[in-house]
Amino acid sequence: MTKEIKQVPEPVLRRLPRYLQILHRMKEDGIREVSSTKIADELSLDPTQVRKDIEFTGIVGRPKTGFLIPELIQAIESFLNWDNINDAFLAGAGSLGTALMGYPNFKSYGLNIVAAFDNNPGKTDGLIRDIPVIHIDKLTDLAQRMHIHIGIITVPAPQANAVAAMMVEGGIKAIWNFAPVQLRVPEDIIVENVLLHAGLSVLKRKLGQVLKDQLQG
Amino acid sequence: MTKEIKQVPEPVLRRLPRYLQILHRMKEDGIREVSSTKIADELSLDPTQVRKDIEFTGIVGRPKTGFLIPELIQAIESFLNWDNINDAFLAGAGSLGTALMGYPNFKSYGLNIVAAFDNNPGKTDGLIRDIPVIHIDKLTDLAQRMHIHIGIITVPAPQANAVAAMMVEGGIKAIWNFAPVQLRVPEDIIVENVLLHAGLSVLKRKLGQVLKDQLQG
DNA sequence: TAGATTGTTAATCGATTAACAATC
DNA sequence: TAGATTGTTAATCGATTAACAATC
Repeated sequence: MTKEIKQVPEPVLRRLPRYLQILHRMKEDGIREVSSTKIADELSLDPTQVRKDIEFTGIVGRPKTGFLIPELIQAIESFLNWDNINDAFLAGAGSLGTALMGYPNFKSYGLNIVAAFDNNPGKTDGLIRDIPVIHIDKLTDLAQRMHIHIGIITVPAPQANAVAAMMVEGGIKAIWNFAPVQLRVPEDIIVENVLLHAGLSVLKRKLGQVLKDQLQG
Repeated sequence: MTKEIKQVPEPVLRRLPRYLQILHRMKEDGIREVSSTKIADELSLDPTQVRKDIEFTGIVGRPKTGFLIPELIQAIESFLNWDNINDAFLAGAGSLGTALMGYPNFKSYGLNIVAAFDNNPGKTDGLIRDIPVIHIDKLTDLAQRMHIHIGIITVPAPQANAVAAMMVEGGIKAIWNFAPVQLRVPEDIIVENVLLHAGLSVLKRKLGQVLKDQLQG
């Protein structure tokens, strides 16, 4: 059993990319240094929280001045493993899959979609956004031979688990799942779910409350 | 200042749709009753947590048997405001916007995209997925006149804040933001961010750890 | 009845926020 | 130096988990 020295809380991992977003903008504006106070202001967060998050990356700042922006960007991107490019397979060349294939920023996040898979013969053996689309039956074999570690699932919900099983059999270690389904995979497989309906629920519930309050004055 | 009787924690709002997912499947399978233990098992959650979450919806179960599935579904959907359909505007008729316009499930979540907006004249004045695409300049005026409350932002990051401003001016109260940008909007506007790079960061970081551990044995 | 489950209160856990000495 | 910020420890807050009487 591998003992993690210091588990990084997920909220930290989710905030760090937001820091990067504004750090890159500042860098483009020619700013050289930034304090955690400034970052916190921009994102409406607590300065102590920002400092603690940054601490996880191992970088040290300087009292009074703060952090050198290029150094900080480098530290966060390395910590998030963005400077290490991973090849990925995408299953489900529908409209969402196509949108992801065309998303230009993934490259800078270290994600490289090398092939897409679909069960529709009308789609396979062509290119979408310069990425080859292959029949889903070949996913497992190709994943094994190409040593792919990341799988992206954008198939309809009923097929998601079957696709996940193919990915696992092909040696894929981490699945980015866009289907609104609980995937049943071995414990050691990393699953990151994009639950659009969860976010929408939060939004609709809050909106419903606000509109109700307005009616009541 | 409106005092909320009982603020619902966001984690609760994010778990409830997952319950719905398996409840619908069970209902289709002809199952009539379910216990919180069963739901917890299916989703690898704590039974007490499930019971507490369900309690928020106001429904009462019966000892030994649990909850009647149709009643439970109804209670959760009503609590999440899904049975109340909201019209929405979508800004940015690119590939992601197109994917969302074609997403069939939104209707059952109570979201109805009535129009899309874009600044590309080649896209406007046509239909995408049966939804009219209109020039972005008309968004504010139309939102006002149609009393739209929800805006969906799928434009590129640099334009997101300008679009958000138009939406707010048009009276939109809640924004579902897919652009990786911190929106600057008035405090009373509800913003729900879909941060794809955050999820990807968690995935890549965990994968990096696992692969490193493997090398070290 | 016996037994599983609910509803609810108490204990635990972890993340956020506050406080403050050290530092450039 | 004076003052803002870092790094870090302590206090708070809220969510998760445990415990258990009530109930069908």
